[in-house]
Amino acid sequence: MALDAAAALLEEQGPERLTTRAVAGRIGYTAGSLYFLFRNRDDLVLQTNERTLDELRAGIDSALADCPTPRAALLAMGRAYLSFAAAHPARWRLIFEHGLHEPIELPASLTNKIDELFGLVAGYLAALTPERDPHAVRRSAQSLWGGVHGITVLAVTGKLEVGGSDPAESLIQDLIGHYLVGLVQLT
Amino acid sequence: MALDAAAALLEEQGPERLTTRAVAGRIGYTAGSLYFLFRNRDDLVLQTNERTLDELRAGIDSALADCPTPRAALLAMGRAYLSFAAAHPARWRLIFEHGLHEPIELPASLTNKIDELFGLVAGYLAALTPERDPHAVRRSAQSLWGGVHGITVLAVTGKLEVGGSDPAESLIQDLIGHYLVGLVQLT
DNA sequence: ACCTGAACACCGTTCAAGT
DNA sequence: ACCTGAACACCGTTCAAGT
Repeated sequence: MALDAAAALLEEQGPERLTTRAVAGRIGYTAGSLYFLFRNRDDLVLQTNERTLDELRAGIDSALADCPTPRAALLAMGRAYLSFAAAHPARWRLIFEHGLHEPIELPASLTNKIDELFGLVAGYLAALTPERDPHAVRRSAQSLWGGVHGITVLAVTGKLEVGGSDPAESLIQDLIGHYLVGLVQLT
Repeated sequence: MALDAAAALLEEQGPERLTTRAVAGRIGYTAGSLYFLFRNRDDLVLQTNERTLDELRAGIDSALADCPTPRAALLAMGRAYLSFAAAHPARWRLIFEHGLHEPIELPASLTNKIDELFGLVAGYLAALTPERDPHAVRRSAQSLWGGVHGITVLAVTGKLEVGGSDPAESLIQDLIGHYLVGLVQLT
């Protein structure tokens, strides 16, 4: 399958080598015939990203098994998020770095997967503060997980090691920990 | 100046059009002669990013003027960070999306500027919890600002509007607010 | 129905040759 | 000393032509 070749190229050579010609070559086809499988390179990237999100989701789900408390689940989810990104940096970054200029309309299948991740977070937050209104919980899920995402971005792009810092994992635990304390304190 | 041309191209056409040929053309030179000014395209990007960081820093500094409390300063800093990113998305993203595969050694002048931003945050955090040890304060600065960064990333890349969310600004205020409550609560 | 291969308009980078 | 312009090895994308 072409998407396997794309994933392999990404991990081996990085995103700038994810070319239609290279993908075609790896599966024994010529460049032009890739346009029977994908509308264009953007479409190839988008479909690759959907696959990556599926794998990320699977990693998170398995980390979530047997978490005794919502707090433990959120911390485990943070760990799983970071460790997936660290294990597959090129594929993970491609999800967020695609479509730099043109505001490409993302396909619903992809935005749904992102939405489900926020929904997971919201579920655990709701369990922690049962009487909060769902809109506020959703807002918390977005700010907290946006935060986890940011630490992961800086870690994966090497912007954190500046001046010898703690490992990203402990930063994520710190962020989640303090946020949750603040959250229950204020409700 | 070539860097002005690069910034203009970024804002007008986006990062994939930031080519050595386009920059050279815009300042009336031929492609080859750009290699007297920059070692290669990476160097052009790096120098562009340094400029962008200077502007970001200036925006933050001016937002920081006349903030009565450390808490107000951190909230103002979050607003300034987001509003710079929203105003100059292509230039801002280029800082964090450059160097996808090869772990290019970032020049010290650039990492210093990033470090100074974290230092600013650490300063306000230290003012809030004066007896904490500096290492813990630094860790907090990294996790909190990593968090602010993440919400900004998701907002600028359109990954937040999924399902009609609050504006990114209120998410950042929410994150900083809850984090600070948790922080003073635990110290 | 599916694939090739040539073509077109682009890239980054180098380097002899000009002034 | 500074710049050009051609060259090389690449891109994405299209499309006639083949099987």
